[in-house]
Amino acid sequence: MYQLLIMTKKDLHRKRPRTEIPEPTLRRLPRYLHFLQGIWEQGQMNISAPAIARELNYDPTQIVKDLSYTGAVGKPRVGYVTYELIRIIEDFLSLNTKSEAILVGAGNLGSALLSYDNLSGFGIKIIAAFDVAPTKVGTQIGNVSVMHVSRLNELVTRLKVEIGILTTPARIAQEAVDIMVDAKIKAIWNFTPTFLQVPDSVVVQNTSMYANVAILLQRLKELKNKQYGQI
Amino acid sequence: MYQLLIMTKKDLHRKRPRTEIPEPTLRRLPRYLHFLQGIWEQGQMNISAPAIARELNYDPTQIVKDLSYTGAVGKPRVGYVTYELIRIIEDFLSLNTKSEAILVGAGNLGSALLSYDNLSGFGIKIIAAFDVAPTKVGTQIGNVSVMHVSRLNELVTRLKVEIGILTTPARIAQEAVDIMVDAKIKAIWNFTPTFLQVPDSVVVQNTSMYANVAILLQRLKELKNKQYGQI
DNA sequence: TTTTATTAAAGAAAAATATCTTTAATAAAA
DNA sequence: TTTTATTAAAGATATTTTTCTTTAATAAAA
Repeated sequence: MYQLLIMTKKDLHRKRPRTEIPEPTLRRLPRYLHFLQGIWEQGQMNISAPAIARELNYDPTQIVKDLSYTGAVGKPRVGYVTYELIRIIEDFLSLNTKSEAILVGAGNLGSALLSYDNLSGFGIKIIAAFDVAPTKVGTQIGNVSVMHVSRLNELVTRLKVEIGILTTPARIAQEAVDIMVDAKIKAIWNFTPTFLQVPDSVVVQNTSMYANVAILLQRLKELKNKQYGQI
Repeated sequence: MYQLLIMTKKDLHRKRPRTEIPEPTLRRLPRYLHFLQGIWEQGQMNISAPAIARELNYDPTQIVKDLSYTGAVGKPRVGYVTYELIRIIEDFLSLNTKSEAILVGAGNLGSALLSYDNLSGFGIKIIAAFDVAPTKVGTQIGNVSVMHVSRLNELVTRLKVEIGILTTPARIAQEAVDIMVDAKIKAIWNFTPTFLQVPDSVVVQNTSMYANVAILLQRLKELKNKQYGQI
C-alpha cells in the first residue's frame, strides 16, 4: 500500500509511533459499538470487557486493548459506563461528524449506496453523484443529484469535499480516480476490484465484494473437507 | 470465531495442517486475478511474480507464496502462463461453478445486490429472495422473485441451497439467521453489523460497511495529523 | 556449448497481532 | 473496617503473517 522506495516499513513505523491504529482493531470497534447500543437500549448502564468478550466470543484482553486506543477507561469491578463508551467510540470513529462525500459511477452498486439510508448512519453523507451516461445525468437517486463528471472538479473544489466513493466499472476506475485526485479528494472508498494508483497524499480503502465471496466460498469448501475428512 | 471450550487454537491447527488458506491470501487472490485478466486482454502471454509485484506494489515473494496455495507453478526466467494462472485462480476460488444462494431482506442493500449483475460474475447466483413486508413479497427485483420468509425452509431444503445472504435490518438479523440455519444453510454472508450466533457447522463472512468507513475515516485522520505534524 | 541473468520455491527472520500472565485498583460483602 | 472477588491495565509470550535470504532451475545470450 505504501509506495516507498528507500524507506522500509520498519523506518515508517519508527517515524510515527503509536499514531496508527491497527486495522483489526478498527474492524472490531464498530462491532463493539453495535453491541453496546443494543445493551444500552435494554437499559444496561455498565459493561465490563470480559462481559463483552463472552457475548462476542472474543478474548477479554483484546477488547481492553482495542478500547484503550479510543481513550476509554473502565473502573475495576464495574467496567465501562455504557453510554460514555458508546460516545467515545463514536467520536473516535468520527461517526458523529458527518463527512461529506461524492460518488462516481451511478450504476447498480452506486445507486444502491445512494438510496441506502443507513450510509448516513455511519458518518458519511453523499452530497452529489457523477456519471457520464446521459440516462443517468440529470436524474435524482435517493435525494442525490447525478451530474456529469465534467462538473466534478468545480463542485468538489468549491465545497472542499475530501471523500470520494468509487463505484464505476473496473475498466474506467483509474480514469475516475485521476479526476478525483485532481480535484483534491483525499480519501477514496474503492468498490471496484482495481488496484488504484494514487499519490501518497491520498488514502484508499478497498471494499472488494470479490474478496468477501472468495473467503466465504473457501471457508465453505474447507468446512466440507473437514466434515468428510472426519468420517 | 471458533467456539471452542476445551481445544485451544493451537490444537485446532495441529488437527488440520495446511488446509486453511490465510485470509490475507484470499483477499489478495481476487486482486491478482483482476490484474491478470487485464494483461491477458492486452495479449501478454506470460507474467512473473516480480512483475506482478511491481505493478501492484507488493512483495514478490508474497505473490509466489499466495499463488503456490492455488497449486500454480511458474517457470524460472519465464514466470507463469497468464491464461493458465487465471484459470487456476478462478478454479481455486470456485468462481466458475456458480453457487446458488438465497437472500433474506429485500430492503435497500438487498435490492441492490439483487439487481447487481456483477454478483453473478463472482461465483454466486441468487435464486430467490425473502422478506416479510407485503409491499415486497410477490414482486420481482432484478429477475429474482421475492417470497415470504415462511417459504424459505421449504425452498432451501428442496433445492439444497447452501449459501444465504443476510441484508435485513440489524434488529431482526439473528432471527433471520436462525431460520436459515434451521433450513440447513451452510454459509452466511452477513451485511448487518450484528454478531451472529451460529453452530460450528455454519460459516459466516461479515462484510461490514461500518468497518470499512471506520478504517477510511481513521486513515484520513491519520493522514492529516501526519501532514500537520511534519510542518 | 558454456555462461549469465532471471526466476520460482523453500526456508529463515522479522514484524504485526493475538493471547496469556501478572499486578494493582476497587466496589461489594462479611 | 477488613476481606474478597472482579476488573482494567501493563507486560510477556505465542502465533500468525509478511518480508528477507538462500538455493536450484532454466531460458537466453555469448
